[in-house]
Amino acid sequence: MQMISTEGEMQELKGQRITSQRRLLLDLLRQSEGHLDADELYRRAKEQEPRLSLSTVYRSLHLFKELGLIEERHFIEEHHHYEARSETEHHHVVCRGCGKVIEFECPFAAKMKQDVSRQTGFEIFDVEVSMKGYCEHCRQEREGDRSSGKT
Amino acid sequence: MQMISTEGEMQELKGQRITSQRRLLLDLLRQSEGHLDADELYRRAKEQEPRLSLSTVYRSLHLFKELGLIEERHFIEEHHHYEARSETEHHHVVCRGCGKVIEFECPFAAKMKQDVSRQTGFEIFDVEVSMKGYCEHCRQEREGDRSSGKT
DNA sequence: TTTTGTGCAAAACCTTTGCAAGCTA
DNA sequence: TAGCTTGCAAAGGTTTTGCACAAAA
Repeated sequence: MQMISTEGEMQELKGQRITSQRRLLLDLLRQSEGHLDADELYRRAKEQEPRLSLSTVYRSLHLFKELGLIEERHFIEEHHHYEARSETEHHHVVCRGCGKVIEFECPFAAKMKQDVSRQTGFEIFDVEVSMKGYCEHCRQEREGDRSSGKT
Repeated sequence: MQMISTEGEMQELKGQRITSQRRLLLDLLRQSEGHLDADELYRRAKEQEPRLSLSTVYRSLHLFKELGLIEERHFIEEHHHYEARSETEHHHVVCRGCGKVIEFECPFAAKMKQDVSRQTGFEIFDVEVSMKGYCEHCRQEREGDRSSGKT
């Protein structure tokens, strides 16, 4: 096991302090090829830094997400979301600003399904495309903020 | 506001009992066009059936999911999952049997992004395609089960 | 030295479960 | 009626917070 974050890479924490805990956590996230949950990350990190606390893991995850270093693999923020299943496949764009969700049709779905099935040997029964962005309204608001000097 | 579930539609609860609570919850889920979380569903249902309990909501959601009437909008079951963001977009197939995740490239991503952006007016910064299915291994196992009489 | 980050313990959430009572078939 | 469902209250998990101490700049 090796440290892989160089100082250069940690530049990304710009402004924030680089601590041994943060470096460790980010390394583990990067080595893991994804799909760690907070607790699993905590357990792995503890092997190397036994005094580490769970709160630090959560706080670091929030920070990394804020900085765009990691992504939360979720449809919408927090909690589970449910919806009635409809016959036609439907896909979503979620606005990062206001949470608004718009559905769209995806003409490529069938083709993608076929391709992936062929490539991976999976028998696929569900395809879902989700996108994130800013809706027209929030986009304007952000542009307004930018030109008036806010972040 | 109207009841929309006819007895016919409730056939889908086959075997299970049709109670006023279940009917109400399913109606709300269907009317809502999705994206309700348990708590929001609970609040809406309570307006019409004030004695309803949260546990019933959770129990019903499990049941509906079991029966395939709704879908949980989540990448993988339970909890949040995080992964280091890499430069190249990557998409996933998840095996419903064993949880295995395989990533794949999606040549359509850019095109879809463009299309949706045009259709919705969103400024899109992330596209994600996720599929569900059974991997080769689990598929064989399931076929074995089927021919030997299991469900 | 100043400011930000950490660990710990407690609080706040969200989800599940046990049990007696109520309702469906 | 018999058995499945419900509501309530309590338990189980996960995530967040307050505070005093430690570490980074």
